[in-house]
Amino acid sequence: MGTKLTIDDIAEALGVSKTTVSRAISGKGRIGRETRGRVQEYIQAHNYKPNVIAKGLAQQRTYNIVVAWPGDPGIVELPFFQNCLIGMSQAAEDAGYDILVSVADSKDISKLQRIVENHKVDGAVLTRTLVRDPLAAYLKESGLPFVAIGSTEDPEVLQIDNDHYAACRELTSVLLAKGIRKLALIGGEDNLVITQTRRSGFLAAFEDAKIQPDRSLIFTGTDGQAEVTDMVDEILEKKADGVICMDDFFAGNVMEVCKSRKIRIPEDLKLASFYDSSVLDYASPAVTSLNFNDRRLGAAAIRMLLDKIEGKEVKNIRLKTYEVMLRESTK
Amino acid sequence: MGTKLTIDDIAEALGVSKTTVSRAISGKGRIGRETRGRVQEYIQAHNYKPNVIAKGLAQQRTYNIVVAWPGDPGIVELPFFQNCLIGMSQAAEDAGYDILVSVADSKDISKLQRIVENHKVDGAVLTRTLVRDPLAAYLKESGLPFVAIGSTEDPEVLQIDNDHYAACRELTSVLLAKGIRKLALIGGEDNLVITQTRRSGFLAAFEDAKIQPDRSLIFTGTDGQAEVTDMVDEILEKKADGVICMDDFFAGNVMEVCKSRKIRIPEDLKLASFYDSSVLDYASPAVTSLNFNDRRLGAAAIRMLLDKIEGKEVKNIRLKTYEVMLRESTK
DNA sequence: TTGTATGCGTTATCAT
DNA sequence: ATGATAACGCATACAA
Repeated sequence: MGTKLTIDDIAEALGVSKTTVSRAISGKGRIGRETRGRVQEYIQAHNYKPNVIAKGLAQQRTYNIVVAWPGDPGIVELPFFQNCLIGMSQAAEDAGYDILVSVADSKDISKLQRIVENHKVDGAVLTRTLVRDPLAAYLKESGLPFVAIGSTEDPEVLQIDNDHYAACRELTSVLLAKGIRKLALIGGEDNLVITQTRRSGFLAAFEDAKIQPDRSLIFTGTDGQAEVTDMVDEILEKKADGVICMDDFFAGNVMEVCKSRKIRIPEDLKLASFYDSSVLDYASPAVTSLNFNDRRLGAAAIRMLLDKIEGKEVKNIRLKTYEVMLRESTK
Repeated sequence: MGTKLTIDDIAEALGVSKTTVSRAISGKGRIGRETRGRVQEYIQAHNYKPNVIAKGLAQQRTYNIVVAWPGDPGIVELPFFQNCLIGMSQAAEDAGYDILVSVADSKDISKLQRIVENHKVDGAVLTRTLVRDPLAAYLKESGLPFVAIGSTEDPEVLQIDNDHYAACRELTSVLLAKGIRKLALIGGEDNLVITQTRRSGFLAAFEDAKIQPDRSLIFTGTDGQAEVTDMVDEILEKKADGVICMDDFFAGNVMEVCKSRKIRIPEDLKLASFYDSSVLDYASPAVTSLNFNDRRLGAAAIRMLLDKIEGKEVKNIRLKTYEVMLRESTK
């Protein structure tokens, strides 16, 4: 039962030294073919599992990765993080690592700090990055290897992300090509890098199409239903023919407001979202949006981090795996 | 910087033995008031943090808890798990523990097994329990302390859960009191304990009201949109005046079917869900449902587990914190 | 190829 | 009240 089998027990049972057993397991150092076989056989038969804690103590490693999770209500429910976690978990598992989560407000360093200072992890993944990220700054100073999901301005920070710039540019282009020219943009917090990236992609599409965007129709820095109501009213007043939202929550808000204002989608106003989630699964009409592969993103982030930990040279990654999902709301 | 400060360094700097330093920190064993003060002061000034790994090796502990997460697509997106995690994380943090996640299919033991056998955790939390749960069976055999969120039949397994029985009974009672008497029930997988619990609560309400339920209107063991379509047709054919769904996904499905069948909610058919999530946030009409406090549940589960780990006597918990959210769909 | 001795950072067991 | 020393389970430099 309680597999308390240690490397010493095996050594004694086989009449060899613990060093030999250790070598047979790790494969490091020269060791006799036959001896090695005996050890392998024994650990197989007795289901020996090395104590990772002890192993870690000896080589100053934990075989744990911490994932910093945003605890903000609202954001929390986006399936992105959950899907991302599945990918991360799988990738970590494949390498013999485990995932430790730290959920906290993005501006609160303390939780992550405790974990790092207690030597509980070999690296970290940030799942959401602010423009000037406190967590990133702390990790950088601490010297712990880490990667950020979502772009940061700091070139020294390892980054991985979906190519939101290209994706948003494409979605916008598609809408412009459909003849929707007075397009409004409703976005998230200004201090999120992704907000700026999306806006850039949005504007780039206008440039591609040689159309002058109406910058007074770009609303960022918002955060809440009340403001959205005002925005929609302003948008309607300015006779816009379409709205792109930075995420599904905003899209949902817009739909509610339109409903109360008797504005029909897509007849009176087209609607699209930069992120596809289940939040709008049952919304009517179905909303045109961008679809990313979050699991893949999570897995890639972990592999990248592990490479970094092993001292390999790693470069930033920008995943191209996205697709524009055209639905009823822009017909 | 690289806080490589060890207990030895402190001992040397203060001219005492490491034993003394260890005592001053842990508070265990007798130690002079003055000596203790000096040590405390020193570790404060130099920001000393004990190496939890080494500490763990010495006392056969990891200060880690593993949370088994269901990896099934679909379930994944329910905000329950994410909210639950926030509560768990907080409770663990308060006790100096960290949360390690293992995401896998509920029937796949291997992931969890690796973590347990490698001695990486002191305990486990199961976030979803099957009727005959393989994970629970494995953990039980392994001897590792664990608690299950969601009831199990096995009385030897520590359990904590919202009182779904009472909650579903109440929701059903409310609807019956509103005069909705031909109530249908559409439910989840038969091998989930919660499915059975909810059905029991549903039936209990009928008994309370001394009304005979039409058992042919109870549909469990379903899993998918196609079947739901058939069910709704059958329900309509039998002239039911209301439907209760076991979760928001089913409720969403029902709404879609009704829409295509030109059935109006709530005029032609009332609708309610046993679980309130953001999945239906933008659904119209708003759906009447039960609202639980998931964070609180997560936190309580962790505290319960830690008590168990520390050898305290712990008993099963059934949280009463729920409320019936009456909305438009049952007006 | 194999074994010995030592270290990793902490707690626990004895003495003193 | 304090200190020397031995665990904890594994890795590794150095010897043999």
